[in-house]
Amino acid sequence: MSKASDHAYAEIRSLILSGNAPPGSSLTEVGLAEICGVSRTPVREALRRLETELYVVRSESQRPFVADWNSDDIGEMFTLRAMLEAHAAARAATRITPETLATLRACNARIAAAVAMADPDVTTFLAENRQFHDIIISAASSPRLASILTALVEQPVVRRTAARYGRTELERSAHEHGELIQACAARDAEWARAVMTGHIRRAYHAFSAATPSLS
Amino acid sequence: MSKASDHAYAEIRSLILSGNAPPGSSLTEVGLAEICGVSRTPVREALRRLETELYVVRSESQRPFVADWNSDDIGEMFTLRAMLEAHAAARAATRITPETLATLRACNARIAAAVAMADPDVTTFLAENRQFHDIIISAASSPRLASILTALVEQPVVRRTAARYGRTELERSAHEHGELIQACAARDAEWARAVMTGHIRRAYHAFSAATPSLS
DNA sequence: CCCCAGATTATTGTATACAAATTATATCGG
DNA sequence: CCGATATAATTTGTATACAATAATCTGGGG
Repeated sequence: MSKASDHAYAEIRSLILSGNAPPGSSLTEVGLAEICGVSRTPVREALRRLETELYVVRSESQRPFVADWNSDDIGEMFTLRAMLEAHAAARAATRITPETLATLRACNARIAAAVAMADPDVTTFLAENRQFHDIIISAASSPRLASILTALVEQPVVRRTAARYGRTELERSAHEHGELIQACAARDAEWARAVMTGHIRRAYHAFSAATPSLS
Repeated sequence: MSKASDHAYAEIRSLILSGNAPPGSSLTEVGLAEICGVSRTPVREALRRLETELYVVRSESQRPFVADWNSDDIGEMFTLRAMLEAHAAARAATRITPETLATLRACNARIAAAVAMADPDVTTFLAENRQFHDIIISAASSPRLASILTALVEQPVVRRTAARYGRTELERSAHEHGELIQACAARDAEWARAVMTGHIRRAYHAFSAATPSLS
């Protein structure tokens, strides 16, 4: 998308994720336009996009507010993500090319390296982890599934989850990725589905444990 | 949403679905604005919306075109819909209120009546069928799931499917709805999931059979 | 003190004008 | 005749002005 519109999207998104715009707070187009240094037009586009991704909700009278997610919402998000990303893994297993599989292996090697360090490099882990999952989704070659999942995978949630992972859990994550690669190499869709389901659901419980308010 | 924007959305969508704007054809903002009798601004919003719903795709240079769905896309759409709507049914089964359940029963009674006529009333069937599914989705009380599903359920596809249903199949559809109601009344999530999965997948195969190009 | 009506303000929706980028076309050289 | 390049036309992106609508404030009456 275009420059101003993209910039507004990134800016508003980070306002929300950083907590500067707390859940439930109102977002006015002119205010955001001033903050972003653009006019209302690209701000409006950004708000629509954030709305489809459920970062933003609207009142009856179409006034935008920062969405307020409760624990049910987050649990449901993980459930949907597990279901859909497992489906993506199953499709990927029978469609992935040897080249992409090699890319996947390389990616997971970087993850393993980041984890093996004396002081695990969580930043690299997160970046490579995201890429790993993106490769799987792309290998599933379903634009529809991809578009649903991008709106569903909340990087801040992933970050909060990984931040609570110890070395053991990070290693286990890398190992699960490895098993997923095996499943893909074996062209075993159901194996891939099972591994991915477990991978996401384990992340969910790690997240829940790290977030007291979810009890 | 607002009037002009909604109107543009409906108009463009119907252009696409009717075939007046064939798959792959280019959509220019000014052209659509003239057709809809509104300015470019609401047309742009409508196009973004249609883009997230994958009715419209954009070229590298952001020019919009009517999306071209192949049989894989449609099959994948049914698969996702089966998975997600079955999940909605499972959630609904344990959350539905007695009042909503009564509404559901009434809705299916109207479906059964439309089907039982000498000359089955397909229009009523479609309207009530849609409402039936909407009630289930709403009873699942997951705004996220609901928003994904509305973008996924293609009414024209449903229509084409139902148009090929004979009385027996229409009756079977109503019967499956009845079984879904039973599952909800019994608060049996897995039963509800299974019934809904079968319901959608049967529709898929009816659709495939009715659409030679899908082979 | 509360509540309602009207006026005022704030905010979103739409139209239009202009800027930037892309695509098509025409012209020139080989 | 073909190809490259410059130019013109088309199209999207952004800014701004105005219109419509919703929220808020104010004052009076009960």
